Amino acid sequence: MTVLKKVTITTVANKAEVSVKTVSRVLNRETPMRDSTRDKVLKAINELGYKPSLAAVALAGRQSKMIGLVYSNISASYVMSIQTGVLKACSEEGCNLIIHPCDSESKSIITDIVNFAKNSHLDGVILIPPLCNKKGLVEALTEHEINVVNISPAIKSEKVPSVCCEDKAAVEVMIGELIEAGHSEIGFIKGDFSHGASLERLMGYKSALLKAGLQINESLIKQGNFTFESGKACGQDLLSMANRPTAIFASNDYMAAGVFASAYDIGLKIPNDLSVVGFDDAPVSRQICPLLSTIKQPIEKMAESAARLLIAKNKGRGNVSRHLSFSAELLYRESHKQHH
Amino acid sequence: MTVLKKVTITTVANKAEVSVKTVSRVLNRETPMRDSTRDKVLKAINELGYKPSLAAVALAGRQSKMIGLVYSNISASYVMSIQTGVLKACSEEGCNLIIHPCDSESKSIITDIVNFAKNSHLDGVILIPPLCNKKGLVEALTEHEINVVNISPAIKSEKVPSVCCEDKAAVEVMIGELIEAGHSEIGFIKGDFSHGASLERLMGYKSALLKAGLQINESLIKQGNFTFESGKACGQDLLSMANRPTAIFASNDYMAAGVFASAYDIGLKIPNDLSVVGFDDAPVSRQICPLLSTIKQPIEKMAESAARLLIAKNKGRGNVSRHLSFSAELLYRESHKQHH
DNA sequence: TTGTACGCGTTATCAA
DNA sequence: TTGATAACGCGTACAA
Repeated sequence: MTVLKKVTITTVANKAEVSVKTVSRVLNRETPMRDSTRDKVLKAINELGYKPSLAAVALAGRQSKMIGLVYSNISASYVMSIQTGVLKACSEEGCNLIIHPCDSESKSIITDIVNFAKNSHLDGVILIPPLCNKKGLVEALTEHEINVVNISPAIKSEKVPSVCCEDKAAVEVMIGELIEAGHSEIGFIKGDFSHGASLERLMGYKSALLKAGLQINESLIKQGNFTFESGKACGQDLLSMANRPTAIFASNDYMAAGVFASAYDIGLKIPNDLSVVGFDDAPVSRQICPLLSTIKQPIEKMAESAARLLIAKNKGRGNVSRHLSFSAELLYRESHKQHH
Repeated sequence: MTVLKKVTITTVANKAEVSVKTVSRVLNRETPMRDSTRDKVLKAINELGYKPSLAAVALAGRQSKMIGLVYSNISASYVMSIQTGVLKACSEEGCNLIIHPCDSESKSIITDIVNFAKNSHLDGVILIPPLCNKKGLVEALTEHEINVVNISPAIKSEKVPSVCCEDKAAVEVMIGELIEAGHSEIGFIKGDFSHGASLERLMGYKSALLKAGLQINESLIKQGNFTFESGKACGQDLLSMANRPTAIFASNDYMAAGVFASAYDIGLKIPNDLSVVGFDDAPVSRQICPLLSTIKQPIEKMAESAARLLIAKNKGRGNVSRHLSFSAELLYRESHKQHH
C-alpha cells in the first residue's frame, strides 16, 4: 500500500517498454498512434498509479498550469460553489487553482489583481460579480496578456468569454405562476446593481406582470442590497402599506429571509398570509421554516464551464470569445401558495 | 507598459553581472554574502520585475513554497473562513495555497490525498475536521515526508502540530448563564462525533450542570448530525416531552435553526416560550428571527496560525510539535432570556 | 564569497 | 508510428 519511490514518466516508459515520448503522447492524446502501444502504456500507467508532475508539465510546456479565481465580499456559499466547479475542471484538465480574495472597493484593486496574476504567472483568471463589472479591470488584465473569463457579467464583452444564467426567464416564469395562483399585488425587492443579475431579475418581474396584463406599481418595488437586513427593512415597508402585497419576490434568499423576519414580527404567517419567493438556493433557504421556495442557478456547472473556457483558450483551442448560457431551476418549497 | 519577453533568473544574473547561483542565493536569503552583491542583484530584480517560476522552483528544489488545504463535505462558511485565514498567512509568508476538496467517505481517500500532495510537490498540508480525524491519514502523509498541521482534531497527536478552540469552556459558561437565568431543564443536541468538537461541547454542557449541582438527565440529550433536519427532529423530540425543556443548546447553528423550526411548528415563541442557543456564528444565525445567540470560534485566526505553524515547520524552525489553543466568544443575541 | 555543471520530470524538435 | 535529445527555470553539489 505504500508507494515509496516516485514514479515518473521514465518509470512508465521502462515498464511499457517504450520511449518517454511515447508515454507523453498517450498522456496528451496525440495522434496517430498504434492502439496496442497506447494500451500497453495505459496499462503501465494504471499499474504504477502514475500521475504527471504538474510542475514538470508546466515548466516544459511554458505555462504555469495555474489559473486564478478572484472574488470579493460576496456570500460564502456562492464562492464555494464557484470554487468547487472550477476545481472540478482544473483537476480534470491538469491545472491548479490559485484563490485570490480581495476588496472590490479598494482604490488599488486593479493594480492588485494585475500584480497578483503577473506575480503568480497565472495562465488566466476567472472573474465573478461584482468584480467582473469593475470598470477597467478586464482591460488592464488583457493588456497584460492575461486571459479572462467572466461569470455572470452585467454586460457581455466582445473580447472576453463568459458564462451566465438566464435569470430573467426564470423569474418571469416564477412570477407568472404567482399571478396564476391568484396574486395580483406582488412586491419585488431589488438587489445591488453592481451585480448584473439584479437588473435581469427585475426585468423578469416586470415582464411577467406585463404579459399578464397587470400594471407595474413602482411602490411595490423596493431597493435592497442582498443582505438580510435590507430584506427585512424592505419587507417592513411593503407589509406596512395600506394595500399590502400578498406575495413578495426577493432578489436573493438572504433578503427573502429578511422578509420572513418582517412577517414574523407582525404576526403574519407564511405562506398562509403571505407568499415569499427568493433566489439562489442559499443554505438559509433550507434552514428556515417554512422552507423557502427559490430559484437555483447551476453555479457549479457554470463555474466548471468557465474554467474549461479559460483552459481551452490557454491551450490555443477556442480562441474565439464564447458566451455560454445556462437556465435556472425553479424550486417549489413551502413558502408560497394560492391566494384567495 | 507591456512586458513582452519573459524574465528568468538568467536575465537577472546577466543584468546584475553575477552568476545565476548568486541570484538564487539572494532569493533564498543564503549567507554569507557581500552586501554590495546582494544590492546589485536586488536592484536588477526590481527593475526587471522578476518573479521566480513556481514550477521551476518546485521541480528543482526540495521546497515548493506551496501548501495544501484539504477539506471534505462541510459547511461552506466554515471552509471559507479557514481559507481566508490560511490565505492571509500565505500571502504574508510568500506561499501559495492549493485547495483540495474531497470526499471523506471515499475508499481511496488516503491514497488520493497522498497523491495530491506528492503530485503537487506540496511542502505540507492543513487538515480540518472531519478529515483530521481520519484514521491512518496523518500517518500516511508523514510517512511520505509531508508536513501536516491539524485544525480542531479530536485528539492531539504527539507528532502533529495543531490549533484548536476551547469549546468546552465556552459551552460551560453559556450553559452556566442559562442556569443562572432560571433554566433547569436544558436540552442538548449533540453533533456528529467524527468532529472532535462534538464531544468537547457535550462535556461543557455536562460540566456546567454538575457545577450548578444539577442532575444530568440523559433524556434531555439528543443525537443530531449537524444538519438542519436533525436539529428539527431532535427539537421535536425534546419539545414533545411531558416535561419539556425551557432552553435548548444545539451543538451548531444549523441544528439550532432546526429547533427554531420545530418550535415554530407547534406555536412556541422564541425566546419567550423557549430559549435557544447555537454554536458557530454561521450565516444563518444572523438570518433568522429572532437572531440566534451563539458561540463563535475565531476560525480565521486559528487557520492563520495553523498555516504559520506549517510554514515555520517547512522552514526548519519550530520543528517541535506545538498545540495552540484559542478561546471562543459568546454572542448574546435575541434567542435566549430569563425563565420564570 | 562566488561560479560551474548537473538534475528535477516533462514537452518539443527532429530523425529514424 | 516511434525514439533520442535538447530545452524549460531553478536548486544543489562541488569547485574555485
